[in-house]
Amino acid sequence: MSDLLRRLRGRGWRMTSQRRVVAEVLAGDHVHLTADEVHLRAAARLPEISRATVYNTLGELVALGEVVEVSTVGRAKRYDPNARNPHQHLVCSGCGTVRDVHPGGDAIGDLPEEERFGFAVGSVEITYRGLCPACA
Amino acid sequence: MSDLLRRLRGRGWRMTSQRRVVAEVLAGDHVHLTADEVHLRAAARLPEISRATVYNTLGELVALGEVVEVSTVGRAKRYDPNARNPHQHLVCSGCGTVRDVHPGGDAIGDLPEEERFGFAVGSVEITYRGLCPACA
DNA sequence: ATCCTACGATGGACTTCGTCCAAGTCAAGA
DNA sequence: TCTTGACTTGGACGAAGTCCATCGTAGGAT
Ligand SMILES: [Mn+2]
Ligand SMILES: [Mn+2]
Ligand SMILES: [Zn+2]
Ligand SMILES: [Zn+2]
Repeated sequence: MSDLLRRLRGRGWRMTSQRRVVAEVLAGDHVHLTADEVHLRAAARLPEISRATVYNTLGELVALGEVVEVSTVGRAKRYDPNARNPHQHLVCSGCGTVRDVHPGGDAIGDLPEEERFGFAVGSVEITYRGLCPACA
Repeated sequence: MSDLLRRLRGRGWRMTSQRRVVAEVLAGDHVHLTADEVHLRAAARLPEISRATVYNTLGELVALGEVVEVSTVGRAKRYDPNARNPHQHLVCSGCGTVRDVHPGGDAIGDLPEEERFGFAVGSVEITYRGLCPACA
């Protein structure tokens, strides 16, 4: 979305074809790509783009809060551009499919004071696991 | 704990010095070691133990449900022997310290039916992030 | 429109984490 | 004690990610 490009320009970003293509690849919600998948799709539009640039750009987008890194068990990190809409993930233990979900409740509030050990708790990441209809 | 060793023997495990040492390293709760940390500590007691054996043994313990893999954002997996006591984790964004926590509430129940997309949801992993007192 | 330069891109070396395999070793049942 | 298949080993291999010297260019200055 050019919304993103506008914000980035406002932040003093030099607008290069590489950064534009990476931003385009990440357009849309419900996108949870690995760095290599981003590189593959970006290279379809801009064949010379390097892996290093994709990693650099993704890291910058994460630092700016425009993209969220989703943690995994052993597999490659996934990059989620749906950062303005707080949400959690439902992952299929079989095929690895990821879906965005919005649980009710107040996860942070559910952590009792005496279980915080003096930490300043700022965020919570929740991963639901199970088998999708296709894998069941 | 030899409790663990007894259960493993009951499961038909051949009891080797390597497996015994890995089990000893994992004794206790509130342990969240990487595979390399397990190898380091195991090698202090049994210098010839190989990395491959540590990985094999950890994988077997996970398959048996005696140890839980804790997901990370990009860093090495952590192995948690506190598998019989369901709990969640509080992680310091600064130094990476991990603490066991027991949030109230019912995280799985908080996921509305219409957000399950037909999945058979079996488990939920919650990671609280923030700065520990030392890092703040 | 052209110039300048600091910021960004590149690709290849390197690191970390983890898997795989052929060969050797040994736990434990006969 | 013997036998054997399960287990261990070290090194090669692979996947994911970082680093860096060098080159290219976006965009402000003239
Ligand atoms: Mn998402
Ligand atoms: Mn734990
Ligand atoms: Zn599935
Ligand atoms: Zn800390």
